[in-house]
Amino acid sequence: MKDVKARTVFVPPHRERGEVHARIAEAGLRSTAQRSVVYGVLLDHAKEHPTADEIFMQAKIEKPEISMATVYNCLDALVKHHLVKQVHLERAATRYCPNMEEHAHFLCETCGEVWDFEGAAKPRTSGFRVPSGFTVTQTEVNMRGVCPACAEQEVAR
Amino acid sequence: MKDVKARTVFVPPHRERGEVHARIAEAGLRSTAQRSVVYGVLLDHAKEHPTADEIFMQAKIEKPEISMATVYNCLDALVKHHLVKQVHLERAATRYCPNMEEHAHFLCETCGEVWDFEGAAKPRTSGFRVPSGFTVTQTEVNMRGVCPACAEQEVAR
DNA sequence: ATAGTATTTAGAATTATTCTAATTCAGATT
DNA sequence: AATCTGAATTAGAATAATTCTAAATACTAT
Repeated sequence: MKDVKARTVFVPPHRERGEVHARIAEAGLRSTAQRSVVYGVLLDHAKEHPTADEIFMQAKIEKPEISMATVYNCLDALVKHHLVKQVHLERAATRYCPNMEEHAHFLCETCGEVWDFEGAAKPRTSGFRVPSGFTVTQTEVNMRGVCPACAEQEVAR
Repeated sequence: MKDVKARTVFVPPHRERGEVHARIAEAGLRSTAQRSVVYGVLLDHAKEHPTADEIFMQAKIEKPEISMATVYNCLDALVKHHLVKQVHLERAATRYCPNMEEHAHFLCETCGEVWDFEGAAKPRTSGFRVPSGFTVTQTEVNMRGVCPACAEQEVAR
């Protein structure tokens, strides 16, 4: 897999911060400047499924004093209050996803980029035998393969 | 989640090493003593989905000179030759799974133990919209919830 | 047996994350 | 508005899992 860091380019943020603040408060969280910045950055870059480090770099543009520890603290708080999900497709930095609709994740094994595929597995446990006594509260579907851009480069070669 | 390390108890290995050796060779890998021990330990403890460290501790009983780096090297080789899969349900040590049949993983959020649920998602992408141009080579299903043992303890309280 | 390559090894290095202790802040209460 | 109190933030140290490095060893084919 190519080095992904160099490719990831963030576009400038544009979301209204008032809206972000409101969402945080609605989730039952004390709304601090740092939490708003972190959640705002994540909402603006949802497609990129950024890592804590990528969020930190972007957050510093809006709030230069913010620290890495705070980014982790904020993300933890957002996860606990169901505004954000962690994504673990490989042993690599945790990625964060503010899309709380049911969806699958797709990892391109060539470029390492992660995509959201809309939809829902219904019934959630379809095709799998859940032994009696187990309670399933969440089902996550992860796919791997090649994205269109990488498939095209492969053909060109 | 409770501390899982203290709970994990390995039972003594029993698998025939000749069989293990053969499987490694069939996969197109040079069969070394270390690879046999690592793969043997993993097959004997498949249910526990052990981490590299847990495999290392067990492997040392059979082969005291083995090093951690070798355990990682062996596991990498086994993964590359499709004898073993990595499991990443959380940001924590990678777990290894020698069950190459299609199956789902279940993580008990109370005790942290991982279980295999047999079955297959058919068709693999069922319920999800795979945009055109994407090639899906692998689909992985992870569930979370409470295992029977933890559910019982919960009721008792 | 020997050469040439792959594997193993110990330990250092790296990376992502968590911890610690001191400071600052937000929201409630005077 | 000033004060209080627990929660949040901060810098930097500590930790955990993994990867890297360079030297030693083991296999395999000649």
